[in-house]
Amino acid sequence: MTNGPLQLPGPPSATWRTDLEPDALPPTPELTGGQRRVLAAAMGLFATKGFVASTTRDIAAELGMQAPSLYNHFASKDAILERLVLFGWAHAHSELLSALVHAGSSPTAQLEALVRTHVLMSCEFPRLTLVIGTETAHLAPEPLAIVRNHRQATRDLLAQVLRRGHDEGSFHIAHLRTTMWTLAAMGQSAAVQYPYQPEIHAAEFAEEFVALALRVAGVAATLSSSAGSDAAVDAQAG
Amino acid sequence: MTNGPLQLPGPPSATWRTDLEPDALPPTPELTGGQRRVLAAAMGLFATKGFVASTTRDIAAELGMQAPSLYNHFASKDAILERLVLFGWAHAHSELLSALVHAGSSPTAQLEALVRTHVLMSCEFPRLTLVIGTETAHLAPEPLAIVRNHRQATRDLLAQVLRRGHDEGSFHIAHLRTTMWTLAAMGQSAAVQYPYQPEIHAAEFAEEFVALALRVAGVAATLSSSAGSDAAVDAQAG
DNA sequence: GTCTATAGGCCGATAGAC
DNA sequence: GTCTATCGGCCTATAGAC
Repeated sequence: MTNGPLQLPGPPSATWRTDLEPDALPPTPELTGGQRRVLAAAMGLFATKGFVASTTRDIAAELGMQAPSLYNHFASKDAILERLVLFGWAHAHSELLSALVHAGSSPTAQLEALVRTHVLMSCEFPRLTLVIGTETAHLAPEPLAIVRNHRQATRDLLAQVLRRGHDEGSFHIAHLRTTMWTLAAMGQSAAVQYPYQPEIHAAEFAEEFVALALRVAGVAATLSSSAGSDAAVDAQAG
Repeated sequence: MTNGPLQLPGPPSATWRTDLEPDALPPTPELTGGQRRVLAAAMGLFATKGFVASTTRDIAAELGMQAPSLYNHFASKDAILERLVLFGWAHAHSELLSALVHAGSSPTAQLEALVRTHVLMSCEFPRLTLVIGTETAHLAPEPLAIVRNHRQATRDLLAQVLRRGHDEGSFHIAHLRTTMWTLAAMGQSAAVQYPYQPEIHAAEFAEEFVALALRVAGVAATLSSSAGSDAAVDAQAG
């Protein structure tokens, strides 16, 4: 009843994986090219230094511009953050909703789809995920209210799936609160860690988290199925 | 095979629980009273507005002082953050180490002790947990290196426990990386959420996370044991 | 150990030429 | 749409009285 070997984790690598564009941004049809470039540069800075510590001169320098030129594209530094966060949330919300719609009616398939999509988004746009997760507090009251609605709506998606799976008997959830927080935290972890894990594909990553999510939700088949895959058990961590 | 009812989550409450001191700080024998008060005030501001957005005037105002008076207690604003973060990490590291030592030799008991202690710390000192988790990037290179050592040492504690439990056969871990991140993220979630959950005790909270941690680690008995407690299944979430 | 006064610098944003 | 020049304001930190 013993398992295979399990390597010890080391610290995360210090550099970005070579196949990942740091300033990648989802498609933004309604923006001008200049606005897009400003948003991408701001996203990178906001994610690494934070909104307050990133100056307009920093953002402009990233684009080979002078700071006042930014004001041809956005009315203020606050407006840049606002556009970025609102766009990011709208994108995330619509992706999750779409994943849910295409997942069929089984709560297990729906939970898998939500977690998989969340992790894949976090891997593809890690800096956007970080910004919308950590810089929201610096928004003005009006955009903040919109973000709160998105957040609540996203929570409701997950809660409905968990509730249905629990009522149906395919999930075994003792406490909805902690279960939801744990599932949500997985996506944030992916955004923080994925860029510094050079040797893994986003899709593999997503499946690892999906498997853990099923355990968290108390899906009965979970334990035996992953205990059987002891050959793939070696892993590095950071 | 269906389960009991599960309430839908609402948004978190906007105010702090009445039994929790927002500026609580673990015992600090080596600090003067003035330094302690400055650190407590700074901790609250750093946790809510962030280090960069918190001015020396803000900190002083919290204590009924003028900003220059702070410099009688600390050499600079940076020094305040440094002391706070280094102290917080030293405390967390020693608490986790102590919990591990007192947990006996069973990997399951050790994992339970680590998660329980982590969550309890996050509930008792949520703002300190937040600051050491989110403001570390603003440290100077020298203290940053110390924090990285603490972080690595703490990761190693968890990794050793998971590795032993896996080798022994009591855990079933497919991928160490994602397993560790998920476990670590639970403590952060507790720090963010606990202050706004007025109707639950930290100890209950900790046991909920401990149960989820056992599922994440693939402890065999987990599923059936929590599936049996369907009477306590209703929960609100935020 | 707290205050007032202030230095010196960087910030967001505007004006206006090209 | 980008630039240079610049304003007014707030920031960290120091000087020095009490």
